[in-house]
Amino acid sequence: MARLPVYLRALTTLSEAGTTVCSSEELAAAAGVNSAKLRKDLSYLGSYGTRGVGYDVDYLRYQIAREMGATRDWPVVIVGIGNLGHALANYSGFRSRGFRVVALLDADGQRHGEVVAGVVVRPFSDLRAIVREHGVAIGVIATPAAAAQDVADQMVDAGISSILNFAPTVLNVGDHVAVSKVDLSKELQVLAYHEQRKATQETA
Amino acid sequence: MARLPVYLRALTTLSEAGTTVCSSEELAAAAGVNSAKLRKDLSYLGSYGTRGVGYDVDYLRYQIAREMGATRDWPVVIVGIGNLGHALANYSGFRSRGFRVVALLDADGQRHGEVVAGVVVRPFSDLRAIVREHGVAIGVIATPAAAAQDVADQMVDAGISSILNFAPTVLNVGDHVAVSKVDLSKELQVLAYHEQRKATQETA
DNA sequence: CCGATTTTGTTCTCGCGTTCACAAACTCCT
DNA sequence: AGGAGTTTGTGAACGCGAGAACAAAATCGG
Repeated sequence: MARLPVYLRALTTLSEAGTTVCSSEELAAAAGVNSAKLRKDLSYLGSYGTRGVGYDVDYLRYQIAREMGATRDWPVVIVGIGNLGHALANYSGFRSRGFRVVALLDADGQRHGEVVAGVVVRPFSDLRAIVREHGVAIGVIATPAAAAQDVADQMVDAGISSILNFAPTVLNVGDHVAVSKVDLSKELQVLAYHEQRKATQETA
Repeated sequence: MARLPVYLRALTTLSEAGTTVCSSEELAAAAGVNSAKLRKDLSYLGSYGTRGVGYDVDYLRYQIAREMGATRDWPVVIVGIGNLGHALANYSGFRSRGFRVVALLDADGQRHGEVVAGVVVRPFSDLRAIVREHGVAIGVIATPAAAAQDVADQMVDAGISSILNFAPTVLNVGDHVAVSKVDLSKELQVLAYHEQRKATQETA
């Protein structure tokens, strides 16, 4: 489920606040969802709660982390070291959640050798070797839209099976490859749309 | 609809490729959605297609842009000029889609005066004046999670009615404020979850 | 001018996810 | 020990969005 990371974060916050036990109601409020939905989601993982009491925060946290694969370390490759690639390489939220950036790749030869976030930028052609060496399963695309499809193809070819795409393009890949897309400007456009609707409704 | 930006992007691509007319089938393929869904979405805006022919690319593009408010200029404020804030301020996709970064704000006094993407970083306390001066309706939060709620409160107080939140926190705001959330590591975690499931299923 | 063909706009059905509501289970107090 | 009060886990109903299917409208060829 796509909500597990949210629950995990909420549990971490609660744990840091010193809470040892919480009800589905509390956790749901912290995660911003309905309590029934939360309970149903958790029941898919197993019965980790106690009726009349609630959930043990740390225990549940560990169970969710285990289910999500957050207990192990995921090597990640980032392709495209522009502004966004820089920010992603430096983003502390990756490391703290079990993701380790093992390589930064860029097609631009001028960037090669540059050190970003303690990792040296290497040629894109090194992809295959790096994937094999570190057993990389997850790739991040932070290139311009024009290059994204080619990068994706080569990632798949090199053995990567999950891609996080920041380029504003629809990627065509095989069914066995999972693609997740984040479009920074799309979100802003949706907000602008709502503002626009608000404005036109007021004048009507 | 949240898919309008995708359609708009696909139409722009088609237009740049010299296409003047396209069928719902083609456009749906370019946008990565079902053609029936596309037609239904477009019919909400009005009847801009011609049966037996298709859609006029530029005409439809203009209509969608107008509906979305992309024909006008949206002033935007970014709060939190860390790695992510830097990248967002420099992100060309904002400017090209009608968003203009009118101010960069940060609570850290050491950053004040620094120029990022041609805009000077100012104290967070300038928020209200800037919002009033430029008529800002949209704010972007790129601060650490701990500061996000406070920033959001002050944004709402200053008159901002749409917030794009990059901090990994659930924001509590009034109903009249639209909040959109982008969680960079959440997407990676979902991918890792799928990888994890794949791995555990293979061993079973 | 009329039928064949193409493609939109729309209706209908289906399936999934969300929410409600309640029984089972556990704790606490007397 | 037993009842009152909580809280989980889950069965059932509801609602919404997605996709299939079809009717309406426009073009094209004879």
